Amino acid sequence: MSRASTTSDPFNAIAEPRRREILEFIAFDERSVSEIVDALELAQPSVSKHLIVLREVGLVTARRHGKRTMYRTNPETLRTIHDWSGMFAQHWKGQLRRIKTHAEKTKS
Amino acid sequence: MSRASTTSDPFNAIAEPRRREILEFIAFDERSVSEIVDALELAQPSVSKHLIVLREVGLVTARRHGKRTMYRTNPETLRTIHDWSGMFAQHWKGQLRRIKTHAEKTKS
DNA sequence: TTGACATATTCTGATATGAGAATGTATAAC
DNA sequence: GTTATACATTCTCATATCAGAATATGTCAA
Repeated sequence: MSRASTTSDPFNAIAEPRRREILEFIAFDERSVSEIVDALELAQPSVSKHLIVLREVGLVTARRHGKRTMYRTNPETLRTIHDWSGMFAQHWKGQLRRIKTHAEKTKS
Repeated sequence: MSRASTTSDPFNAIAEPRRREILEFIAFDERSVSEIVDALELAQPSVSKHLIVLREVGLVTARRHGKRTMYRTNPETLRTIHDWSGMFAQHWKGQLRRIKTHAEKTKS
């Protein structure tokens, strides 16, 4: 079997650099597709496709506003990623202690 | 152009579910390849290949110990991911405030 | 209703990637 | 040295995925 499909997994969705750029660009403000196109210098169909992926995994939400579609980040799903990577935080704090413990073990 | 290569980008490396499982398994203890094979019920060559990817992007470090190679997570690179996803934290806190602001705008 | 603008969808071709099978290499034990 | 163990590497094949081009859909304005 190959990698889980991009459209079902937020971790896979953020693997694409342009999608991370999009998320960064809309992080603090709702933006339209064309604003994103201008900002990232990427073709409109590409941006649309990336946005659809991001929406399908729940990383962004969309809202129609006249002719435009406004996109914004979805905190809930982004938090999933943050929490997962935070699982290793305990490791970071324990770093010094573990090195010390190891040094003691190898001494004996 | 297609997606940035897995071996050069930690975000891409963790897109693969089995690699996340590996990271989770070795999160708190150094583990050998065969321990990982047993735990994940994945073929040894597959595990080796995933570990090499993880090592090349800096998500794990390896150490030879007799016949075995011991792997452990690398806090520094994991922190990169944690920090990036944390960029949206401000968004989370601002959530309520923004909804309120929006409500006020639409009223007028 | 016609036209212009904004966005979405579909098709294609090039590339990346994962699993599985087979094989190679290094280290320890005898 | 020979053998067994632990791990790495290479090859192949099936699939996923990206960008780009062309086209479709939807919405407002005249």
